[in-house]
Amino acid sequence: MSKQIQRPATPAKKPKARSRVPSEATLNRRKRLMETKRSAIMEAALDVFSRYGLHGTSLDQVASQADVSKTNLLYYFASKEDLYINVLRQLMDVWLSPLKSFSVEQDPAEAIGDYVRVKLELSRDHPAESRLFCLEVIQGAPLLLGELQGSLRDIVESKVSVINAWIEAGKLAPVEPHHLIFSLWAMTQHYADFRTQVEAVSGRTLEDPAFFAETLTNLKALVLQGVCPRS
Amino acid sequence: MSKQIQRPATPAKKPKARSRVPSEATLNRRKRLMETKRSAIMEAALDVFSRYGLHGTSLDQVASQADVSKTNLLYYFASKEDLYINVLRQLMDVWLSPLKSFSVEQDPAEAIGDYVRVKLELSRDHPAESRLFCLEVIQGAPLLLGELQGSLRDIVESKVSVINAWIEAGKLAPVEPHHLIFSLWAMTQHYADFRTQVEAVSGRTLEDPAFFAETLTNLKALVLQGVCPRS
DNA sequence: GTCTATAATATGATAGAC
DNA sequence: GTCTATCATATTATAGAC
Repeated sequence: MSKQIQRPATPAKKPKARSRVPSEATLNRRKRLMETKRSAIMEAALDVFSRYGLHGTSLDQVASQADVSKTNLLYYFASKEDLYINVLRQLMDVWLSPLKSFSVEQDPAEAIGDYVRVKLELSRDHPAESRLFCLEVIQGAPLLLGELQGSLRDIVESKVSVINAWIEAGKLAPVEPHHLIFSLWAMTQHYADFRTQVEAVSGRTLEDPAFFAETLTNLKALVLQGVCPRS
Repeated sequence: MSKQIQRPATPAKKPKARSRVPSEATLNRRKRLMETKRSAIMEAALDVFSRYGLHGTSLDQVASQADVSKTNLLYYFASKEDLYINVLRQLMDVWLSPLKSFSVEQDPAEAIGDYVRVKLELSRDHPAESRLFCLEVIQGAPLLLGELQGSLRDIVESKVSVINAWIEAGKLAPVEPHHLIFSLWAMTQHYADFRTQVEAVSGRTLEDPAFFAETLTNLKALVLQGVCPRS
């Protein structure tokens, strides 16, 4: 019954050792390849999730866009939700950082102008992140609510103080800081989330450098000067 | 084989007539009831679709929220997509109207201020419409693209002319009208679509009359005056 | 017009060979 | 690690009684 007896009694020492005990270099290479694949899957997932949402997206869609099989995808991520959560978590890093930069020492007009530029660049270069964040918040942010009420709120409050300090110093018109921040977010993210509408109406997108420049100039002018002519 | 011969030869004239031939009043009542039910289903559908999207929503969800059975729902609407399309179509009527109002004769500051107010009222009173429109556009507006490129674009172009006329008359600072319109949309719709975030960060919503008033004042000030102090 | 099955399908997830 | 079945389930939609 057993076929072990057929095997030569002398154990092969040298030739087989390589395949049984991979070198450290091989292990590292494998690890790198796995990381690359994980990233590819997450990138594809971000793109599809950001259009159709968690439920509107099938694993087959993500898998085919990432050029892996569905089963293989499920080797890298325990479940669809697990994949979604990983994508969201990575997204938040990109999302929370730009606001951190502005501080009391800066010139308010310059700080706000820079912020508009950075956020508009995000809309141009990371539209999927913008859309996915939007989708998640529209649903009531089931997975991000904690972070919105925690980290985000904290950052916003600290910037509210900065803006209030500017106002008290007479460097800024008395606008309630929360609304200013909401408006900056809204105006800039609009060009990513409503890209289809912007393109349908104006025929242009942020990928067109001239349109990007024009948009940036106009948003800055709007926020800083408003539409009423200065005397 | 035929049972007709079993029937009494004398046809019942008066007593049975009522149940066989419903009066016109009865028919109207039925029609009204059906219309009411259709509306209830569409209202429920709008609410659920606007959170979870077409694919994220199940007919069971809609049916239970509308207090009808799923089978009954499918008596009123041929399919889930049919229901979705009906909801979208009705939505667009609400959505396209406010922009139509402003014209060259008006004072620009007043016209723009009024528009902000009306749009903010929409965000407060019809948040589901705002969310569903957002979801649809994020996906690339598969069902609305025609309308965006057609009716919407036409209306926008006519308003672009109005704004340009104001600028030429020196009544408005030289802002590119498309960007002004996009910004007005973005700033006002933000309070509906990102309500969760607004509430998480500020602890308030448009349903609070004080917050609504504060928001309106600040958005108007922002668009009309900007944040740089006037000398 | 409303109900109770039930068909038909899509899709998330697992088992087990290699 | 990656593949080929395959299971399990959710959900759209229909058939047919009442």
